[in-house]
Amino acid sequence: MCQLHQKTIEMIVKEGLDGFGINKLAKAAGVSPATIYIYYKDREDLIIQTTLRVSNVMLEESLKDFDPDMGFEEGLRKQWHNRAQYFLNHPLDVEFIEKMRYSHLYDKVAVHLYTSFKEVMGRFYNGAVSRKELIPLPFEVYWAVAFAPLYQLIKFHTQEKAFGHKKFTLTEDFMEQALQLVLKALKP
Amino acid sequence: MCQLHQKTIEMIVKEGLDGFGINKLAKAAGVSPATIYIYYKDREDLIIQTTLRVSNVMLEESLKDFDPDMGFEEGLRKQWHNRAQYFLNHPLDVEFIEKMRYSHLYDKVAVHLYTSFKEVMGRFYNGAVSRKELIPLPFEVYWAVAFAPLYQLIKFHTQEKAFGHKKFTLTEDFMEQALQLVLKALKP
DNA sequence: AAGATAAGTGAGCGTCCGCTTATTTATGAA
DNA sequence: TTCATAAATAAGCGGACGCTCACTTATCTT
Repeated sequence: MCQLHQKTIEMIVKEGLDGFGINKLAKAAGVSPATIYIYYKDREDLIIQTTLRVSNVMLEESLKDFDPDMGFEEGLRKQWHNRAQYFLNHPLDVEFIEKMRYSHLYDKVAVHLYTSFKEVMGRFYNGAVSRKELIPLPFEVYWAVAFAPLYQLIKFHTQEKAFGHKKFTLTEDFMEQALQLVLKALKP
Repeated sequence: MCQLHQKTIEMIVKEGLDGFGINKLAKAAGVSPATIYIYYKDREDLIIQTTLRVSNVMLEESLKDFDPDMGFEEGLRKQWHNRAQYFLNHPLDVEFIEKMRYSHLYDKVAVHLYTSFKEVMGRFYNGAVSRKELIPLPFEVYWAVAFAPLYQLIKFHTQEKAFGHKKFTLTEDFMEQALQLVLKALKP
C-alpha cells in the first residue's frame, strides 16, 4: 500500500527513527497495525524497503539522459543538472535519504545499491581521462572535487538556518558559477 | 561523570538514536539509571549536551593556530590540515556528530553553535577577497568549493565500503592534490 | 451460488523503556 | 564523633511499543 510508503517517509523525517513507531504509522495511514505486517516482515524491513525504494528512484533520476560516453563538460553539467533537479523537486525524499544515510541501518541498505551506478560513473571518468578532457586523478579525489561542492550548495539551499545573514537560494546562476570553478580545477 | 559522556557516544554510534536507551546506558556505564538523572534532566538533555560538548571541541580544534588575517593559501591549507587532523584522530566523535547532524534533535543543538566560528570564517573570506587572493563569489559558493571536497575525501576515508574496488586511504599526498585543485579554482 | 483464497482488522499480549521514589552510602564541617 | 548534605542506588511504576491472533470482509474461480 502506497500510503504506507509516503507516511513512513513523512514521519521519519519529522520525528526521527526514534519516535517512529508502527502504531503511530498505522494510525496516520488509517490502517490497522496488523495490515503493515502483511507487506513488511517487521519494523526494520519496512524502513529498509522504504529507503531502498526512494534511493533507487534517486539514482535513476540522476542518470536520466546521461550517457557515460558523453564529453566531460557536457556530461558533468548534465549530472549536476539531474541531481539538482531531483534534490530540489523531492526535498522530503532527500531529507529522508540523508537521515537514513547516517543511521545504523544504512549498511543493510547500501548492499543493494550503487552497483550499476558505480559502473556508469567509472566509465564516464575513464573516457574523460583518456580523451584528455580531465586531469588524471585518483577517482576519489576527482569525485570529491567534481560533486561535493554541488551537494554542499544543495545542503545550503535546503537548510532552514542560513550560514550567513540571509537564507541561501540555489539559482541556475550560482550553479553555473560553481560548475565553472569545478571545471577550471579539473580540466587539463 | 565522564564515563557517561563516552558511553553515550559509543552507543549512539553503534546502535543509533533508536536503540539507545537510558537503562542500557546505565548498565554499560556501570551506574544506576537514577544516577544519570542527577546530571541530566532527561534523555533528550543527555543527548543534546553530549552533542554540544563534542561539537564545541571540534570547532575549537578546527581553528587551532588559525588567524583570519592569514594569507588565503596559507589559511586554507591550515584549515584543511586542522579539520583532517581532527577527523582522522577522532573518528568516533565525528561519526557521532554526523549521526546527530541528521537527526531531528539537531535544531536544538545548532542554536548554541557556530556564532564565533561564522564570524572568523567571514573575516577570513573578506580579507582574502579584498587582497585579491580569492575570486569574489557568493559566500556559499566559495564555501562549497573550498571545503566540501575535503569533507568528501574524509568521508571516503572513513567509509567501510569502498566506492571503487579497493578501500580509500586519505594520505597527505591526496590531500595536497585536492587542495591544489581547489586553489586553482578559487584563485584569480 | 458455493467455496477457496487473499486482504484487512480490532483487541490486546508480553516486554521494554523512561523516569521516580524511598533508601542507603560517602563526604566533610564543627 | 556528630550530623547535615551530597552522591548514588535498587526496585519498580505507568505507559508505550512491536507484534500477533482470531476473526471478518472482499475478490476470484468454477
